[in-house]
Amino acid sequence: MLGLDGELQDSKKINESRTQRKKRALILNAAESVFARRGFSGSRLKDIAEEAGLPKANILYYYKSKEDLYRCVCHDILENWLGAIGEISVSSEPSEALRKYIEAKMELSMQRPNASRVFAMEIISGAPVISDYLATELKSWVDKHVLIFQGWQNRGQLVDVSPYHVFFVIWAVTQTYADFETQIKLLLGDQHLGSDEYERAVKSATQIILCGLIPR
Amino acid sequence: MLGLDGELQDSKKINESRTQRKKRALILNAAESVFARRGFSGSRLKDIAEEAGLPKANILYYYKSKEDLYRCVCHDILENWLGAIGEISVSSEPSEALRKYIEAKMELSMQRPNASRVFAMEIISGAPVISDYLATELKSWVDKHVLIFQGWQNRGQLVDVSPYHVFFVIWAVTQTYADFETQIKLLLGDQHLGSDEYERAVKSATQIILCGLIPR
DNA sequence: CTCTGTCCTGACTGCATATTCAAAATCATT
DNA sequence: AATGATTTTGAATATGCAGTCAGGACAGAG
Repeated sequence: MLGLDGELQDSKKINESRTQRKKRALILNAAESVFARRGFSGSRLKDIAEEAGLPKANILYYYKSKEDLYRCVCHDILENWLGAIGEISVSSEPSEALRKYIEAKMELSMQRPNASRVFAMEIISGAPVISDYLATELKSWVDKHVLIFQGWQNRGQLVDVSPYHVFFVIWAVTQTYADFETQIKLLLGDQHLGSDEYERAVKSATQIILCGLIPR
Repeated sequence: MLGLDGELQDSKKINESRTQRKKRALILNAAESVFARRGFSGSRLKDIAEEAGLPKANILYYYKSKEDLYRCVCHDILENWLGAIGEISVSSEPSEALRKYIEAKMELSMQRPNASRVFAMEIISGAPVISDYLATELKSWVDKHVLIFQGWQNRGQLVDVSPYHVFFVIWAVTQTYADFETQIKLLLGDQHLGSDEYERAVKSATQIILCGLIPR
């Protein structure tokens, strides 16, 4: 098998590759949902195997160890997040830019809650796997946007608070709906956060944060 | 030994009881910090023992199982939280009452971050141990305060958002500084969230949330 | 000192877990 | 069909873990 995954025209190889990718994705998904509940060291390969509907040994054929699988799950999550969140530009209108950003993050939290939970567990555990990513890629992304925020603040378009904390607040609120879904459901008495309650969550969160950020 | 822990005047018994309590507290503390990193199923009794500086078997002398220990940790945390947070009354001025509440929660997060993390992990894991507490005690506390919030809203003293979400937002923000400390430190480039940065966090968070809640 | 109850702990048990392995099954190509 | 590569999987292995136990240390009472 070629190491390069370039332009193989061979349909059979492509098929193989496709089913392979499908199976890897299936396993990745199952792993995400188990890791989301138990964290890395609390998760059992057996549970992941059951979730995926495969024998345990088959999983270790596609991923060479539990740790390898976990790293792939994290990598997948981070890639997806960085890709899905649009940029914020200096020239944009702050209230609109922030509203879009908050709504996008809420959307992500709701659509892939398990990703958010794996991330949360990883951070609470001291980020043994993703601390590099946080300190390099994420940090430079944040630093860049902090400058934008300061630009807005100089023009009086954004309340005068530490820009870093603007991110911390936005992240905290948007992730809480994924991470603490259990608590929220119990308190709302609702079984499933229906789409109406979801709308209300987005509206409330956006309104509270935005009003707190945009001066009048 | 008497089962009742009433008014034993016997000094020796009292002493015994004191050292016993100290040791139980020592273990509870060690357990909290380990559970905070790994969650229940990810934690090892051996690690808790090392953290406490005791042999493993000694821990099982004071707590009859890992699960028992975990339950005690959770119980201790919930008791402490409910006790520490002052009530909010209808008659109070909303902005002052909310400011006090937010500051109290921030204080708790900063002073016992491990408690916050154990709680977070427990919820993310689906609250197997504390769901009863959430559905009864916490729910009734929240429902009571939702009424207060609605009273304020009727008088135009509070922005018109779903009162439940007011809590979700406040909790999310105040807990993020404990739970995601690792991420925050990495992004601020700071090694320790010094007391100056702590002040800034409290100020920023309070300002953003309060401005978002109190109409002008 | 002796007796009695509490406290402590190293060694042990039995089960769970990640990972390996080798044999079987499946697939692709000739 | 035959060959060779890839994929699958039950069984085996070796380590790790929670929990037990039996005996020793210690302290207070007589």
